[in-house]
Amino acid sequence: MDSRMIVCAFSSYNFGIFASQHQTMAYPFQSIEKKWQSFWASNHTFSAKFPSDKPKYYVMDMFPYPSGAGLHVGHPLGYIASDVVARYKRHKGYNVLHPQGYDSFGLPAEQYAIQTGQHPSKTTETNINRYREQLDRLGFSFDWGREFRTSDPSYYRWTQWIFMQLFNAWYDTKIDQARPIDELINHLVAHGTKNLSAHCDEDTNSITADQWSSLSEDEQQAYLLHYRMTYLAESEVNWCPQLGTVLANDEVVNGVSERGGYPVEQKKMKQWMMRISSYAERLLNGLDTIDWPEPLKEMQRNWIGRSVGATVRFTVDNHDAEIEVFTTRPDTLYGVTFMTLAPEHDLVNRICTSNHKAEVDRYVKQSANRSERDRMSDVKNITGVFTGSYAIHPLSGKKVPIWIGDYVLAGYGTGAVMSVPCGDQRDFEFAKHFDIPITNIFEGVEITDAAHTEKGETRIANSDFLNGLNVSEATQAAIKHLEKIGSGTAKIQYRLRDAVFSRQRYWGEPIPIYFKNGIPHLLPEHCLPLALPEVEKYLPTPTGAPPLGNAVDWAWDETKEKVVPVCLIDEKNVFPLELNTMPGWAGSSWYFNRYTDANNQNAFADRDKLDYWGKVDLYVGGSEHATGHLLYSRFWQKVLFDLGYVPMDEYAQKLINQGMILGDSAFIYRKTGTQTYLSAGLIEGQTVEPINVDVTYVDSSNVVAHDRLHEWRPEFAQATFELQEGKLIAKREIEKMSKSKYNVVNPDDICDQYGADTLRMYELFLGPIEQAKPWNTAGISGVLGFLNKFWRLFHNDQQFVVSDEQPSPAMLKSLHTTIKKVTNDIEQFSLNTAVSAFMICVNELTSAKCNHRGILQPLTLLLAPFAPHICEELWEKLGHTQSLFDQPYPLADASHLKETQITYPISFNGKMRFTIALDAETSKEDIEKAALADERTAQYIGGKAIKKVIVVPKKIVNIVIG
RNA sequence: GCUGAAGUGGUGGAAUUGGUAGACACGUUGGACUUAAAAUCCAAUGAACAGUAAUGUUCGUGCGGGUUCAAGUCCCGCCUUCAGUACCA
Repeated sequence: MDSRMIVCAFSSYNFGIFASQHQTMAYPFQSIEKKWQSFWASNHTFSAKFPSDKPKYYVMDMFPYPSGAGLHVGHPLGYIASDVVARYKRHKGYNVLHPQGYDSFGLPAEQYAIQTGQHPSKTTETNINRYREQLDRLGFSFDWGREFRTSDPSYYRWTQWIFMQLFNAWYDTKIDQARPIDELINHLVAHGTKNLSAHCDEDTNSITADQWSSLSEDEQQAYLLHYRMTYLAESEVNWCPQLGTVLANDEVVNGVSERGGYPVEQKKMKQWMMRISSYAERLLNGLDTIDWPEPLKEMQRNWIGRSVGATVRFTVDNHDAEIEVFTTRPDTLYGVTFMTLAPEHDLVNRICTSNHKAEVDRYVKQSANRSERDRMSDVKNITGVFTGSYAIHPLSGKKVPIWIGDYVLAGYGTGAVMSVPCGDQRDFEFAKHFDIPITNIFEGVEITDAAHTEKGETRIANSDFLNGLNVSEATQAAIKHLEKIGSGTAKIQYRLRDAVFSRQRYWGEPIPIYFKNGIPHLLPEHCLPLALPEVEKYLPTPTGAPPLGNAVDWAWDETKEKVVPVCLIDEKNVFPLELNTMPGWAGSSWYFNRYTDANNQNAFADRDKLDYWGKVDLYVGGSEHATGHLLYSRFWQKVLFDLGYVPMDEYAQKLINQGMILGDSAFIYRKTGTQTYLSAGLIEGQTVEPINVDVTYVDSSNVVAHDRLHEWRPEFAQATFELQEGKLIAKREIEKMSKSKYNVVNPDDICDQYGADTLRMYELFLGPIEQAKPWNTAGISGVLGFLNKFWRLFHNDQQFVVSDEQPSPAMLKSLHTTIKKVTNDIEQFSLNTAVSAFMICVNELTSAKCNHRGILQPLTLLLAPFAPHICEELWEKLGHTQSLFDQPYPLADASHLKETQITYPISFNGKMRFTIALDAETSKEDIEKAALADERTAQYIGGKAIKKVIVVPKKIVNIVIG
């Protein structure tokens, strides 16, 4: 059979045959890429040096979680961008640290273990190997000598070590620093809590030095938990029954779990917590010192949620109780006509009167049963109930009723508000709904329909000593007065809550804690790592304990200092170990420090190396970590800084968020209940359901290779297709790239067909790095064409030929324009326009038939960060014996860029002015002369005198004629 | 609702930050080469109108105003899309 016929028959479908046709014409990227990848690997070309006299540059990617699905073309975008920068900085003479590792603890490996019984470490190992293969094909300049995995004991022993440092630290609010716990103990021994300025739990009792000394050892330890940076506390947590674990606030999205989308409920549990709230102010202020994207900073600011106001205490009439509230509007104190408590508030039971008890109980129960979701979707519905009790207004002494309403959140502020219906819309609606009186305290403002919430120039009325003051004056005056009479104080409130640190999971870092008499104790430091034990089953135990409860060997012998079987727990000096593990964000909260000294056995990193490498100069990763990893890691860094372990309290000077590369899903339509599939244009008037088709079976004009679909899914062999003009046309839709949508494009396939250099440049060429953009394989031919042209500049037929003649000024201009543009673009991370600049240059050189060494050699260097393989190959062919990776980058020579003459007249505005392009050094006389010399201009001026020459920035002049 | 980002050809996107709008690429059309296809090269390609033609004119950066010799870019008022957040007192 004639092979040509096969090509014709399948050419519109079969990309494989397309590809082989490309290859016959393309430069031999397959062999070149293999050659240089193994050259770089065996020469350790990219290992970062220490010590070094060179200036350092630290460029890092957010390390990947190695999932089972492998990489798709969307994943490497950020790595490509950072790799261009890393290689560029090497050419610029920097000692570059460009590491990579794996965030390898996580849920998917554990879920897989639950289903199959395979140990998560095995799954993880397989996935990592696959990731590494895929990454290696793209020619990254990673220093793999510094690779680590967060699930490796040699790494997580230091995660555990940091946990210990946090456990042994407290926050001194006077000097705004975390300090060793011993300092706190010394203070307690000497003075009790007197003059102690510490960030601690709200309900911590004050004690005297004598009281402290009289406490037992256990009681002292229990007391210290109120101060430690990581502490054990009974708290409301987001419990996800389906996942069988608690979730951090940022892991809950719209009331369901981020991973899996399962419902989340509130539950009280004893959990390890991180006292991140003590760093709220510093996390906020630190944002002003780092060059991160403004939207991301804004997200963190909102998440921290600083609000300035005051706490005010109201005594409850006829009860020995006080209600403390937080308000941002102390100026509206005289507008308070009722109080509202969250249904979960501690005082609810105590203060509700007997005749209201039944109603209150019912309401509290009803609110408790409503899920977060219901509450959110039901914002409009106003509900509440009166307690029967009254609070005494601290200024007016009047009695105001105390209500319960679920619009007040237990988790924010004090869980109670002073309600000012005239000044707050929710209070207003609540008051209207329940017919509670509304007092107007604003001068000349109408409040019949809505509360008056603007502050502006409003003056306060009806408010005793605040009358006539504006909002900010009244706020100051009110706080001053409250402080004088002891009923309140100025206060800054944050939305940021302490972070839950326990997970009821197997595949995470064990927490290095054992319990003696129910009191948590740290393992001795030299006993780390506390290795993850083997278990039979990865599910919780029958009694509901976390999976580590299944371990046979999971008890601590305090004297022998080692892990022993659980069955020995009743023996002397043997105690239970903590069963919870750390959350996913633990390992990633300090990893940037580890890269500086990844193989250190004796410390998490050597201080000299931390000092030398300093801050990450460029950190590239997705913005989805804004309120998770990127906040937690800043927090840990600040703690480590306070305790003197790291040299700076912000770890990344510049952050770039790369946008997602989206998939282009394809759908055909199945007639409901049949095996008949319709082309997208035929669905009118039919009952159909859209069916995803794997995009590898769809070509760029949306034609589906329906006769090959059965290769993908055997059931299509039985299907019938209704075609349009003989073709099955798919409907396209841009969505997130995902396995389940069958729109995944595998970088391996692209490397096979087009080569890694082409893939690298094409991903950058797609658009601005920060922007989300759809993948479209069709466009990639332009980049391959560019690299082929570039290759051909050096070749005559298959023969390598370059000329040593002097290049022409036009060629030099083309080269130096490109050098200038590309260098600028890299510095500004505008990598898509840099790629365009290369294309323009090569087009110009091609039409000029340029093969001069003086042009091509610097151009090869210039292109090397983008397309390293082809450039190394050409560099070698140019006669160099050294790799080009650390050759000095070419510099733009301005002398080649000079414009020598006025170019052309551009446009008339119709009457008196026209505009011409000119050079920076052109004089006014030159302009006049040029204007008159130009035929068209002279014709227009028609002998009239030039009245005025207006030189507007750089390039353009306006000439006014009279 | 609030906060943030963005709206430019058939498509992805450029535009030195107020100065020739649509670079570069895809796609499309035509041509060269070829028995043919692929590949490669060359040309055209925002819209409308006029002209055999070279060319010219008008309109064009979501909509409506404004500032300016000059606006995609700045100001005011809208509309739309995306993202984050949500009863935060």
